[in-house]
Amino acid sequence: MSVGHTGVTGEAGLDCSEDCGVRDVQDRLGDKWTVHVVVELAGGVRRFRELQRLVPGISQRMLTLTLRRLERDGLVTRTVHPVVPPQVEYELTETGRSMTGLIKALADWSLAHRGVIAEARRAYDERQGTP
Amino acid sequence: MSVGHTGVTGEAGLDCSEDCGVRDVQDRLGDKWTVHVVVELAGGVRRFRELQRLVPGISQRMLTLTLRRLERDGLVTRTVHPVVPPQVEYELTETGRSMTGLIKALADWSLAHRGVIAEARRAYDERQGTP
DNA sequence: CCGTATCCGGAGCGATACTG
DNA sequence: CAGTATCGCTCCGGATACGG
Repeated sequence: MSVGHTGVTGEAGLDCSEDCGVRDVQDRLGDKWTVHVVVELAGGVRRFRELQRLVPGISQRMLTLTLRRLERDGLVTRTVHPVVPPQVEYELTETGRSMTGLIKALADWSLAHRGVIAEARRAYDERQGTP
Repeated sequence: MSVGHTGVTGEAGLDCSEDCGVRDVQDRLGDKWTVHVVVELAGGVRRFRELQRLVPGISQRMLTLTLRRLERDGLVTRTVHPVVPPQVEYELTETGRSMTGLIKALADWSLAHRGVIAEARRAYDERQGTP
């Protein structure tokens, strides 16, 4: 592993039967904060503190981890300006911007079907729910 | 919770600031087996054992959990034929079939960018890797 | 301001054994 | 065949404290 417990690298044990690469994207899309952060970055260049305000509930630790993983995958650039107090800017790369299209598709589908899903879920829980 | 440790219900503590519903879809897309199972079900009606053969590496337990969650969200129907030996058939619902479009988008984007991502990752790891 | 180090609870998942 | 019940490990993510 890299350093301490700030595991950015990941090192999953894949078997890669033709879905290799898909897994990585699923991991980004599936985790708790990435989508929110990318959506905010889609609005333009953002600083660390700014992002923390824009994404309600995220801790410093998780914002750092989320940004590092995005940076590692080449979806975000991190620019450090050597001033005091420190100033760091984050921006989507070309690849990162293209991912917002995917996120849009995800959001659109979710909104379009959330009613059906919620209802199905309610019905299921009623059937199974402690009779 | 529902029964034993076969947690299907979930009961997450959300705050639901306009992304309500997206989270649910992220959870399905993000977990380890759902996408594989849905892809197989896209080919038509499948039985339990059949799915387990088609999705290499999945355990009985995880296949059950994955199917139950899909069923709960109204993405899959479960049909039990009262015969011996037992015969249970799974099939995508209309909503489930529409989700294959989303999965396709996910797969397409992943394949289109996996090269760039892999390279970015390699470069990042080389820079940061235990100097 | 922008992080990193540490501790810790809980979810996700795998392995295994047992039923109708 | 098609599940359910248990156990145990691993990793994610939250809380907190400290550093450049």
